[in-house]
Formats: sequence, C-alpha cells, structure tokens
Amino acid sequence: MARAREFDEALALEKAMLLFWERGYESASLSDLLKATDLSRSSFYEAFGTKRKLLLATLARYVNSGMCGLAEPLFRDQASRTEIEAFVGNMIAHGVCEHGQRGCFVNNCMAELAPHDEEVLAAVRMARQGLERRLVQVIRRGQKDGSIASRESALVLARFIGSSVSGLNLVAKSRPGKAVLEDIARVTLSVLDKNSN
Amino acid sequence: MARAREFDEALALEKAMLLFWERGYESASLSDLLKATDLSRSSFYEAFGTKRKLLLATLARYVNSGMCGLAEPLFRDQASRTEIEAFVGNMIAHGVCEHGQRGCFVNNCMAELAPHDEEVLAAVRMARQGLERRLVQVIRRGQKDGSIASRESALVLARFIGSSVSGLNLVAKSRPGKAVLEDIARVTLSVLDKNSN
DNA sequence: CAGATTCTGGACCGATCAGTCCGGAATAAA
DNA sequence: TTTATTCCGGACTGATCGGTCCAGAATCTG
Repeated sequence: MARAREFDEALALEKAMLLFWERGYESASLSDLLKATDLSRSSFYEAFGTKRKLLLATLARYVNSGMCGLAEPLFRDQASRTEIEAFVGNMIAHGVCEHGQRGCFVNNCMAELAPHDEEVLAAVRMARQGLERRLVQVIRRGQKDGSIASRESALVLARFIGSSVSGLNLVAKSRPGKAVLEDIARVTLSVLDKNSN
Repeated sequence: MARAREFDEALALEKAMLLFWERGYESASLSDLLKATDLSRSSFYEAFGTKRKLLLATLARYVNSGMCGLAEPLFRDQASRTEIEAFVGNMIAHGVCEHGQRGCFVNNCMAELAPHDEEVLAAVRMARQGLERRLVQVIRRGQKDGSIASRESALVLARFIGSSVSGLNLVAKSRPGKAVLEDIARVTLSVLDKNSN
C-alpha cells in the first residue's frame, strides 16, 4: 500500500547526536543537522518533530546506551574497583582521542542548557542519578571485597567519583595532555584506597 | 572640544560579562546585550567592536578579577590549606546562591567554545594555568607547614584540585543541594590530609 | 496496470541574527 | 555663537534561523 521508509531513523538519530555532542545545541543549525543526517527537510521534521525534541531524543539515546559504552565497565556483573578504574580509563582515552574535545554529552547539555531549560535539566538529573546509583552499587561491592575503603559511605564516594569524572571530562576540553589527566585520575582514585599515606 | 562619554564602559563590560556568564555566548543575542548594558547599538560597537571581541574582553576581566573574587582566598599572603578550603567554600556558596546555575565563567566558555575557537581555548588555558600556578604555591606552603600531605607533588595536587573544583561547579548546575556539594568538597579536600584513614 | 500512500526537494514563511551607517541632538572648548 | 566632536535612535543590510507546506516522484498493494 505505502511506500517504505528509505532512511534509517536510528542511524540518523545517532548522527544527530554526534553533531549535538560535538557542536552543542545552539550552534548546530538545522542545515547542519540535515547535512549530518542526510535527511530531507521534510523527512527530518516528519521523523523528529522539532530540533529541541530531537535533542531530547539524542540525550535519551546517549544515556541508555551507557554514555555510548564509556560506562560499560560499571554495568558488568560483579563490577568492583577494577571496573571503576576501567571507567575512568575510558574517560581519559576518550578525552585524548581525536574527538576528545567533545567531552561528555550529558555534561555538555548540563552546561549549555540545564540552567534555562527545565526539561533538559530533568533529563540530565535522571542521567546523573542513574550513574550515581550504579556507582553506589559498585562501590558497595568494592567495600565488601576490600578493594575500597569504608571510611566514607558508598553514596558519598559515588557522588565524589561522579563529580570528579565530570571535572575530568571538562578539563579534557582544554587538551592538557594525557599525563595531566592521568595524574588527576590517579589522585581521584586514591580516595578509594584503604591506606593513602 | 568634544562631548564627554556618557556611559561607564567598565560597568557595561561587567553587565555584559554577567549576561554571557548566565546565558552563554550563542544564546546571548545582541539585543540582549544592548538591553543589559543599556547602550545604544552605535555606542556598543564603538566601545567593544564585535560580540566576539566583547566576549574575550569579559573573559579577561573575569580572569584578572580572580574569578570575581571567588578565588580571592588563594591570593592572600601566606595562603595555605585554610585558604584552599575557603576557596572551595566560595564555590559551594556560589553554587547554591540565586545565580548558582551560572557556574564558573571560564568553565562555561571552555565547555561551549573552546573546542571550536582557538582564541577562546588559549584564553581558557591561560586562566587555568594561572589558577594552577597559584595553587601550586599555596599547596607547597601547606606541605611545608604540615597542613597538606606530601605524598603527591604540589603540581599534581594542584591539578587535582583544579579539576575537582571544575567538576563541582559543573555538578552545581544540576542543583543537587548544598549537602551534596559539601560531601563532594569534603572528600576532595581529604586528599590533602596526611592521614585519611 | 490503477490507486493509495509516503517520500523528498525546494520554495516559502516571519523572525531574528550580527553588524553598518547616517543624521540630528547633545555637549564641549574657543 | 561658532565649531568640533561624540553620542545615540533607528533604519537598513544580507544572511541565517527554525519551521511549514506543497507538488511531484517513488514505491508499494491489489
């Protein structure tokens, strides 16, 4: 009866996400988005509604893909301290790769839009909370198996790690070099040590 | 001979900075800037050139005002651990105040513009470097007077503190509440402790 | 094939963007 | 007052913004 859709909506969503991620929301224009997704104007609006709705959609995609895999170690079974270190390692690797200046998409949205957009703020909060909850589980496991100190509660440590990783991602945008990021990560992780002196 | 300038350029610069700080660069339109500075279009261009030049000028102003006073404790004579704590305390206070969603102007510029604007990147790097250098001095003093552990070099600790404060400022944009920020700050500062277990 | 449906390129919309320019009002010194 | 200088409101530019709409091409079922 009807003509079949000829473009891959999921793929277009990902392409759009990459553009928002790289350029931010405001400075990614509609023409940029059309070029990146290779969609016609009509198909674009048919598929995604408005630019703003598309942003929310890409944000959701990013979050429930585990930050595009960067947070994958944390979601392994039996994840403990080793996986936290792998997670932080992923952040460093991403921070020095060819697209390192992108940082973390959630953080970018938080910085650019959260202060003036309630909906984005809510989405970003959910994302942060999701990561924090998982970090609490992993840290708790680490505290049980002895790889992580118990002098601070798992919740407090999770918040600290979450904040530190955000800082790391942000600092990476000034391209300070891998060694600097590794120094920061090392000190950050030392907080988890049982004996740090 | 000539008519005297009737507006306060320094004041206008500050007003413009506040607008950029709150709204970011892209979404602060020229009309917004004119309204905020209370300048006519002509006077604006006469005084500041382009919007972009104005941004650089406000960024410079912010930096060499010591982040609008937030970093003031660090620049006191004999500054040591206490002043680092005061600095972090200022960040928290700023993060929960009525304009808390502004975060740090340098960080905002870094997040929004540094990846695609070489000049902003350079300015941001200079700013970060300035803070880092001062932190090194202060930490070194702390290590001498015994208030800060020496297991890590002053430079590494300075980078860690700098990154952590950036993270704190960023996290504050999601308005997590003062208690959360204080938890994060406490753990961050515990890295400076001689015995943290 | 016919008919139904959907795709797509591009014209078009009003609004806004950053930036330029001019002419008259205001203000000064001489 | 004359003259020089600056200030400023507002008209104006070309470009671009996000978003709508339509006509025709393409693709399907029957």
